[in-house]
Amino acid sequence: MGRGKIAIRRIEDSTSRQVTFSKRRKGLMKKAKELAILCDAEVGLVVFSSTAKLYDFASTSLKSVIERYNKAKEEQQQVSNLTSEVQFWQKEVAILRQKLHTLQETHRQLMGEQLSGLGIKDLQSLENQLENSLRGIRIKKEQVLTGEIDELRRKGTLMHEDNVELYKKVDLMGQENLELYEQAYGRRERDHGAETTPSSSTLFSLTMGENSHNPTSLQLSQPDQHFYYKATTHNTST
Amino acid sequence: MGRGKIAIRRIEDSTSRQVTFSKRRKGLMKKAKELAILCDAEVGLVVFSSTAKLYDFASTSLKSVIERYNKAKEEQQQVSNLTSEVQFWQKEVAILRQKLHTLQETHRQLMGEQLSGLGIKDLQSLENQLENSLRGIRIKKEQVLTGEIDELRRKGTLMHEDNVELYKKVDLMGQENLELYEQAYGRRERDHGAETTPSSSTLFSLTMGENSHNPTSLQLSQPDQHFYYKATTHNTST
DNA sequence: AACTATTTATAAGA
DNA sequence: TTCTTATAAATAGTT
Repeated sequence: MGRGKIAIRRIEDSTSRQVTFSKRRKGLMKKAKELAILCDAEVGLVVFSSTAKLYDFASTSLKSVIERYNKAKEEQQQVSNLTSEVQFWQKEVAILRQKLHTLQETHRQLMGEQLSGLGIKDLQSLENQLENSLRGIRIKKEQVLTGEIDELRRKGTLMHEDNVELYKKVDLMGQENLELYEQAYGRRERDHGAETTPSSSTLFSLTMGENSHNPTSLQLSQPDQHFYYKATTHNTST
Repeated sequence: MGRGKIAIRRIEDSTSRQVTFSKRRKGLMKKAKELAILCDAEVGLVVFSSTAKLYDFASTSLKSVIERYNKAKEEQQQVSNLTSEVQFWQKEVAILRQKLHTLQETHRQLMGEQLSGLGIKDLQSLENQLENSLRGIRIKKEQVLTGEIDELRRKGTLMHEDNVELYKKVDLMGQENLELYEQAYGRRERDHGAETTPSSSTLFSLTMGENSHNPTSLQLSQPDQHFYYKATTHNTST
């Protein structure tokens, strides 16, 4: 706006630049002031000349404008932080929902449902998968049973040893009682002391059966061996 | 600049105000940017709308502009502080110079110089002043002399007492010596011991003279009284 | 700094 | 908000 049009780029001529700076700076300040008044706005303007001289304008005070600016920027930062946090959790939720959906579909197919839309290849793959699973499950089952049987055998051995000990004690006490009895009543009534023989203890006999057709399972039955043990509850369910 | 001219005062119509705000804000930002580019200046612009919305522009960054502004303001403050300090000391110097000048003039007049330009009244006043001064000085002089004489008198009395004591001691010793002498050599040589009488001590006799014509001074001379004291230097000049 | 031809900004209207 | 356009205002180049 003037005698000629000028391109908006640094004015090379130093004098011309200084003159233009002075004119335009004045105009800018005027317009800033007008904006503040006309539109009831708070305006702050700071200009450093190329010679580092400071010019400023503020509708209120620059201190106030700068403080307000900083406060507003802080709030903007907070909002932006919260916004990006919200975005983060939204993404997280989307990912989890996708995973859940996929998993639910797979699960239904493994349960033999929702098989429509699957090709022969998919069905073959599913079948193989299920067979593999079954195999794995059976192996695991054998392992668990073997473990339980071993545990039972261990306990049985311990109880058998216990019972043998008890027998010995009972016999010994019988002997002692007999001697006391004989001292007290004479030799005639000796047979009465035999009532403390095994028959008076509550004993069970257990024979392990053959119920495994798994080639990896041990041969469990040992028909020539008997276990005696006290009556206790043994929970075999797992 | 538009279809009609508007007065620079708050636009009452809210819609119109918002439209104008939008247009002028845009224009202001544009001009700020142009100033920065054309004139190689650093420009910062902050605008809060009446609805507290923030708009800003900076040729570099507002952070940088604000920091530079604060730094520049600090320096301005320092300069202003130093300027007012300089002004303070300049005033102080001016006051002192004035006082010095006045005092020098008065001093010269008291010395009887530079009397041209003084009227009869001034001269009379000067004369009275000098006479008063003279009177004051004489009074002070008398006081000083009186003080010195009192001091001398006090010392003299003390020395006199000392001397009396010494006499007594000397007499006593003389007596003792005489007795010892008599014991040693017999009564014949008694007169020889009299050599330890006052005449062998170095004594001075002082008579205070009458040299004061001042009616306030005490009568110092006491012709019937003599002081004996040891020879010491006494400086009577003041 | 003042002038003025010209460009630019914008007020009002659509 | 945006576009248009008549007009006010700003200003580039000149004196």
